Amino acid sequence: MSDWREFEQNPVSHSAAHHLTTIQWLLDDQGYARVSDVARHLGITRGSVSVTLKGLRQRGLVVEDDHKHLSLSEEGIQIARGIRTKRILIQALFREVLGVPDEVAEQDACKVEHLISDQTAEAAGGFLVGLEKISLDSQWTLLLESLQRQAAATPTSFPGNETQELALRLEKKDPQGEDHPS
Amino acid sequence: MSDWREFEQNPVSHSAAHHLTTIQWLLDDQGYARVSDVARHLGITRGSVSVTLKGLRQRGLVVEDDHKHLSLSEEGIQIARGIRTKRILIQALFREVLGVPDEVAEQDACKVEHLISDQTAEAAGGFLVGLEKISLDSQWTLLLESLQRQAAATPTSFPGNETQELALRLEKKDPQGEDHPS
DNA sequence: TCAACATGTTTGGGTTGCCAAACTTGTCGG
DNA sequence: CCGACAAGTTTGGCAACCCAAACATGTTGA
Repeated sequence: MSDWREFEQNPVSHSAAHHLTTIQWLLDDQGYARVSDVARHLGITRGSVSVTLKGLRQRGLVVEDDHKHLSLSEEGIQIARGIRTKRILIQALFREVLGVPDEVAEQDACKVEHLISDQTAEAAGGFLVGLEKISLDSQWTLLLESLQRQAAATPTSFPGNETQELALRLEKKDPQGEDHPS
Repeated sequence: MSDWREFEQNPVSHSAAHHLTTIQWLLDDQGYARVSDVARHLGITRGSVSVTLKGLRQRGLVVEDDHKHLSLSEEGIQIARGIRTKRILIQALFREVLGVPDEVAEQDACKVEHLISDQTAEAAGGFLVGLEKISLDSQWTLLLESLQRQAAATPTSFPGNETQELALRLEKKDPQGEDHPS
């Protein structure tokens, strides 16, 4: 199996990801971002933010002007935008395709946004773009809705029977040739 | 919105999740599991595994017999199975629906398996079950393949143009407009 | 001018989780 | 019986992160 700790060697940690996206969001929202704003927004203390941002400043992702106002470097912007885009796409995938309630989709997307590979995120984007294009055709919409109903039929516990059986089938080593369009 | 650190308050950490699923896998594979086996499988030292498993034993998730052979308690089995099932479902979702290459799908699934909510995992299962049922309908299969082609059309970088534009549209479509990204 | 308050930083503590290295056990061939 | 080796544990270090609390600064109203 691939290194399960790839997790840790991420370019930016879960914590750092949220610091960056928060700064970006604050800039968009109120035009400036200070340590206190970030702390309030993340629900952690100013001290923690101060320390974390010192690191991100040293790594060249965050910039501070002479008035203690924070902003992102070019690289910081890239990273923040990437993470933000991933969150939006994953959330939309869970919501639009799987039919998961928006709050749940958002929570899950938020937890995994910085872990998903570019490739998978891009695929999600492509899929959603394609879905958008054909969603004018009500026939496909009906099919998708049918699938979503199936997906949303919540059993009392996870994993439900059908889901567990499916997982078992999937687990068995290459049972039947599945379609790999790539 | 929900605490972004929900991450941390997971019933089982990323590390613990892998210890549990590794023990389960070793039991299935070779009939027994010892500290050394787990360490080898995870690529970490025996010392680390020893310490971690002491905690999991105290939490009642792992049991050790009189011959230093490890197994899972009822609760441990539940947790391990849940995580394993989630990994399989997420991997299948990425591979079968989004058309992501299997290795990438596996890596991503591995990184997020313990973070995804039961509800989303169940929805993924339901969706895949439904997909299996109607995949005999060649029309739908063609459509799915079309969507996968769209999804797999990898641009040189993430996010690609169309993907970025979609993300922007999705972001603005937010009905509340006051969505805090924290 | 200055007390009060908000903001930012520093410091000492705590947790998780990894490693290296020393130490303890248990088993096995000679 | 014993040396050797594998397996397991313990211990001290390190790196992220978090908090609380003390401290430093800066702005502001009376």
